[in-house]
Amino acid sequence: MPAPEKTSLSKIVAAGRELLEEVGRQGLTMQNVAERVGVRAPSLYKHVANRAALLTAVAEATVDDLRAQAEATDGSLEELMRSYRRFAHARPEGFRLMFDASTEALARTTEPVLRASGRLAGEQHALEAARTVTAWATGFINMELSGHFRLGGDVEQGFEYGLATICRALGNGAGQG
Amino acid sequence: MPAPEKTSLSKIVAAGRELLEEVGRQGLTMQNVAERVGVRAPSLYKHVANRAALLTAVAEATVDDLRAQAEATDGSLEELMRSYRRFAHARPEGFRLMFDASTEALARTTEPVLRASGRLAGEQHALEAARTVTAWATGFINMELSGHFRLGGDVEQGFEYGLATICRALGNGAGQG
DNA sequence: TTCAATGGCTAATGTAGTTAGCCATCAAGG
DNA sequence: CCTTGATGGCTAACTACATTAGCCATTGAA
Repeated sequence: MPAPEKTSLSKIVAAGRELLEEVGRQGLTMQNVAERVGVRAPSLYKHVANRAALLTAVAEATVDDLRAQAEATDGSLEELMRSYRRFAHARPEGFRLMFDASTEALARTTEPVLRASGRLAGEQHALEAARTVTAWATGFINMELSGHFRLGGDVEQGFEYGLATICRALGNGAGQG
Repeated sequence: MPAPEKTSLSKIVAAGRELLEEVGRQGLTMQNVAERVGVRAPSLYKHVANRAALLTAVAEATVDDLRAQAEATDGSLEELMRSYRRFAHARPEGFRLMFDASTEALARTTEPVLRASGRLAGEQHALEAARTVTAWATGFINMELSGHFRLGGDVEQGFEYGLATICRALGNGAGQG
């Protein structure tokens, strides 16, 4: 390495993640990232192809965290979904970004859910069951984060209601009955 | 009216909606809209406060369409959700925009769902039930549109599986087991 | 026929992303 | 110890966009 680096890809991604939560996706500019890592904006391009690639890298790092957090649960569908929601509350902007900017990476998160779904709904329905809960939880959290849910009611309770409803239904040989 | 208008708010919004679907949200620039309505970009500001306001107007127009389409169904939860999905497939970009750029307006769409949910789950659970199906459908459609669901499986069938599962569960005095 | 509001236009500004091209640094080899 | 080549930083410049300032033609109404 010819000259000592003032920054690095991992520092850039870390700065991007911080900025994302602090000032939102549109505030995650190359200039802001550069300033945070102590470099001028054009220098970032020595480490990252462009802003889209940086967003993708941020999304992937976020997915990896999600995956790690999922693996720290007891593996039940309920706990996986609660963990998912906790994660989203801790990093709302990162959570949203995962769905736009990643795609491949998100697949890494599905395994624990697939396993839990198979256990609950039977292996032959594992995929459909996993999609059902995941879709519900993702939709619920997105609506929650976006400030829909303004008709009152207890959101915590709404989450538990939906979770119990769906898990119970999936455990009953759902879909046909 | 002093001079004949070359364009109007409604034409601008209509152009915005077309562009949104043709070239995506980031392609919906003031320049592109202006060109489509036969005017220069700065002239748009005589009709619309700024780009954000235009996006909001586009989102609201989309919500109104959604509402109209919902009212053309038989009012059952199943048909409402299928209609929702059909709508999203016809205008994927508009569908996504509704959740970011509108918020107030989206509330207008909830009424038919609330009614159907109350019928199915009982009035005291109408709100929670409505949130559960809506969250599921919204999450499902978003995942579908974003190209997740790459683990194979029939997506149509996945939708019907989830829909049947959830509606059945909601009809069984769900949530408590 | 005048006139004031309206809605268009050009020109200009500020911000971002991105590219071009230059230069200092330092590890490794002579 | 000196040279050298790759690396990574920098400044300057370009582009695309949103937005503002300020000008001008049109025209319904007085």
